[in-house]
Amino acid sequence: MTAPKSAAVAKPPRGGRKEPAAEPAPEAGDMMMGELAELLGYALKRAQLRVFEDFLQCVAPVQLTPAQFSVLLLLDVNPGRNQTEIATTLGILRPNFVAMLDALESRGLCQRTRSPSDRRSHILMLTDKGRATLARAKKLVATRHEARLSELLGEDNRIALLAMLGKIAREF
Amino acid sequence: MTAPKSAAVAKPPRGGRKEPAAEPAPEAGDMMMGELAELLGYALKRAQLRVFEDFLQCVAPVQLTPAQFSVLLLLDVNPGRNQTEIATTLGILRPNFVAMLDALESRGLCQRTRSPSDRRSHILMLTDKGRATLARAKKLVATRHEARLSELLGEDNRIALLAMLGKIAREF
DNA sequence: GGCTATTTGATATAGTTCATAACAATTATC
DNA sequence: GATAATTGTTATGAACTATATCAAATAGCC
Repeated sequence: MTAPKSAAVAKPPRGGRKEPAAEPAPEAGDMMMGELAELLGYALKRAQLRVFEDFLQCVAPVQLTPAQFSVLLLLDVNPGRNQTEIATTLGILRPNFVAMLDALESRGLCQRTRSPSDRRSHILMLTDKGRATLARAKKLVATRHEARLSELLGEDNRIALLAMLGKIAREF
Repeated sequence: MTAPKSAAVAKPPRGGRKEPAAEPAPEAGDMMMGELAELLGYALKRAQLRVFEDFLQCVAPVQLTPAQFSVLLLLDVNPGRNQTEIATTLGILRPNFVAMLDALESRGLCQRTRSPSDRRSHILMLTDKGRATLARAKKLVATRHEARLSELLGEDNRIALLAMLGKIAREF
């Protein structure tokens, strides 16, 4: 009931380099995890942190965070939306979305335009540079990040995992 | 204490009822999610946030955060460990673990004792109150939280999900 | 033994994320 | 036309995360 497999500690076979990265447990090899191993929330958080960490590393050449990437993705498929719509769709509060957009716009990746029909709101659009950056980021994510996840889990399992996570987020 | 007559402070719900809860997308019902629906990291984060939110609510009677609950769980199964061991096992940095322990200890849930063999380190143990609180929390988590998760996904799927998340955290 | 290096808990501090209140400009509603 | 609501924005605070540093204690080395 405890650990079905006592897999050895995954040791990165890098030679000669010290890793300052956040290791879960560099020592304490014989620590009992107890019911922590059954806690879905704990497993979710740990997996999410690891996936984000890897995402950041894979997409480093284009300097995009997961949140920024999600904004570009959404702007690409939903041109002409305003800040409130994009932000709330991503679960970002409007005040916090302002600085995010400032960063993207100052890098020339997207663009705010006053709506002629409602001059309060800003129409959001990707620039050409934004589309190019997104395309490059997409390729990095697909080939370096998601591909390795699919390899680790198996493609069928990756799809099943995606479905379950979506169900939790939507229906729980 | 000037009372500006600016509206939008506390208005009586006139007409319809708005939900101030953190809804992903209260409006924008026809938003295209694009490849966001395929991003495992995005699904992970959304699911994790939802699960933690529910955890907090379910375990509210004992006033424990997910992080605090994980500490108590670990202390219960690993009595006599020091702060560094517990913290690093949970992925918590030692400096940040100090305040966490302060909070738990000030509530009488756990206890620091100077180790006789190594007087630098603090031996950590649950108090009787800590064990009682943990037992109550466990019951709340099992019956209110995990049970509903199992019901939503199906028990077999919940186990499979747990396994995949663990694999990601350990091997990815 | 004595000197240096390391470890442990702790403090200070800064960065990041997340959340709420409030405001000016604009639009909607009655 | 007066009042209410919305949009983007600023300010601000809480919570979480990360790094440097410190005193006390221990380990390691000669």
